[in-house]
Amino acid sequence: MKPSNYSKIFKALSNEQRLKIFMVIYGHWKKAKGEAVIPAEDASRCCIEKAFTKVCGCMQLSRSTISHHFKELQNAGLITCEREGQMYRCRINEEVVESIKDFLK
Amino acid sequence: MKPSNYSKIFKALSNEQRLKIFMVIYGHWKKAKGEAVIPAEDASRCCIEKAFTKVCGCMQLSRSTISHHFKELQNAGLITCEREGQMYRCRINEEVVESIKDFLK
DNA sequence: CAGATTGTTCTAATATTGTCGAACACTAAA
DNA sequence: TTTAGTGTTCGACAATATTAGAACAATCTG
Repeated sequence: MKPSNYSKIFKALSNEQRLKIFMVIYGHWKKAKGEAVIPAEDASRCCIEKAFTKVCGCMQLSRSTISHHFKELQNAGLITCEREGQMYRCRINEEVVESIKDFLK
Repeated sequence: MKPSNYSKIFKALSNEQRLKIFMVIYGHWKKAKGEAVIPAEDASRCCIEKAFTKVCGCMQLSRSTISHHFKELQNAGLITCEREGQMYRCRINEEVVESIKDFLK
């Protein structure tokens, strides 16, 4: 991965609030992956409800701000979100996560 | 390591120019470490000349800007620099590098 | 359908960042 | 001691980022 791509990812994670949001999603994803009965390669399908007020209820940020941060995480390719009824579902982009792990290797 | 510390590190690496500078230093450090005859625990002493015009000569940035970026990298704890005659020497902070590698583990 | 929930988009205010040039300080060398 | 080379600091400015509120759209529930 090129430096410019890494700086884009790091920029998304450089804001403390946004990093917290990402870690919440990542935590759910990792947990779901660990519990998954489905084959490993399908684990990337594991997802969580976006549900701002639940996922990020502890953060003192307005809905519009949280929405903005979600979008930034998507733009950086860290997560993808899709509408599902009243909620959204977020998935971790496993490829990007692997890239982060490879940084400095 | 706390999220706030990670966001601080990522902020330092979120600028493409700064990331390039860091990677130059990191590249030298890794190479020097690989070649080191000294015990592994002393490898962190490996360092390179700061010498902006040499290390970062390819970057179209003013000296003051590069100086600023070096300081940001230091503030984030990624590197340390000490004066040595006319030059400065930079060292990679191995502990922080390990923290980065541990991120998402 | 009406109201409540949830997320988006737009706008605007404020804060932070990236960059340069000029003036400065230190060191090495002539 | 003068001069050249290197890095720092300061002031300024433009560009970005962070955040909130208001208006809106979609969806669920009674």
